[in-house]
Amino acid sequence: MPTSALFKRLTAVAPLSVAAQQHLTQILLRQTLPKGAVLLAVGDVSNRVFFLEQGLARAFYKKGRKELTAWIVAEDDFMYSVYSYINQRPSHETIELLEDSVLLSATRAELDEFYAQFPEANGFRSALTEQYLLRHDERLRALRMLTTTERHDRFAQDFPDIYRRAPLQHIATYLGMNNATLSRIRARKT
Amino acid sequence: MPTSALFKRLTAVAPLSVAAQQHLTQILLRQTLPKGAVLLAVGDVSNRVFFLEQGLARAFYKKGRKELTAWIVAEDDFMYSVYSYINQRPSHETIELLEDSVLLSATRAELDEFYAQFPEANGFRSALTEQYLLRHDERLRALRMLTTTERHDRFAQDFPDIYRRAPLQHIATYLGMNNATLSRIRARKT
DNA sequence: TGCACTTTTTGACATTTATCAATTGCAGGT
DNA sequence: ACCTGCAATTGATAAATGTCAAAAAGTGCA
Repeated sequence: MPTSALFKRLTAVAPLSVAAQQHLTQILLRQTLPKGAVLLAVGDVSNRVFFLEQGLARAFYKKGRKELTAWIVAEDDFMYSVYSYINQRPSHETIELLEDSVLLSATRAELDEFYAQFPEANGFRSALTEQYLLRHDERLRALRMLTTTERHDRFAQDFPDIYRRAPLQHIATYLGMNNATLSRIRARKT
Repeated sequence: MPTSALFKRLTAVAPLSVAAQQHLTQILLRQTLPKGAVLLAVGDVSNRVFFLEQGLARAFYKKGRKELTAWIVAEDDFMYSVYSYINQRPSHETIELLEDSVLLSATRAELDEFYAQFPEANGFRSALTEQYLLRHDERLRALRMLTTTERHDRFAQDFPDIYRRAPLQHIATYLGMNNATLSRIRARKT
């Protein structure tokens, strides 16, 4: 089954009936897009949640002329603009691909209908949101109680794959530091 | 009705049937506790979500001998340890009252049963988690793209009430800065 | 009212990190 | 293999913030 990675991820969170899985399969759009493709632009209202079957993506926003990376995600994970998707308001973030990628996605309208039709999936919806909340919570704590070096080390340890594949500058702003600073931390480790 | 503030808050997020509201009313525990009372201690597994009818509370964790405030909440808002409640694992945080307070609360087990019995409430559960996610998201952005002064100004503007009532030292660590730094920012504003 | 304790303010100084700029390194396309 | 351009590294310097300590202000209680 083509969407197996997604369902594996979903059912690990909460069980989904076969009927619900079939419905989802019909909804889902699969796309293969090249590095650099923009999934969501500033000003758009986010109406899709993406699941990366393959590839790498990041979300970022601008501060003056600088790009601050808000999130980086690799295969078997979800990507969406929290603010824009939940509020259905124009996004402050851009989402773009850092590698050629294979994506599954569904619109918010489709998912709302899905949840309405399969109430048992609501437990899953909550669970998924809760997982996101946990990540945000964890990151908030790290940002305030760890030094730059500690944040670097933890990231390298927790996400070795992304650490290797994503450009240094994006990781730096993701971790809340200057890219020169991150480069120096790396140099110190040799 | 004594719990009206809570229901006002809940139904603003998503509608709740009368039966569901009645069930909730039966579940809820109301407590009046003095300033300094500890709602959750480090090592405990959080099993209660609190709603402040009146008062002020904060969650904090320790870094060495320092206390870092993770969250501050006033009346008509919820307080719980995200990590401990969702994972049902021992808390890293302490939750304490900064003022004499009136609280409503329910255990996780009670709420799980409530959601099982009233599936319509699941939409509300998701919506509430999503609101928390939004706040975390917003705060994460502020922490990385705003200067200390900007964070101070925004907090004072967005939460004037908490800004006045909570001790400076707690606000400082909440905003990710030293209390001396916050004091100087304040002094500059006169 | 006054004492004891805590919190806030303020100053001097140290440290960390950002900024800016130059150089080196690397990857893609032809 | 060789340009071309973007990314990473490195150095010099500046700016912001933390640290430590002392003084001042505030708070609660006897």
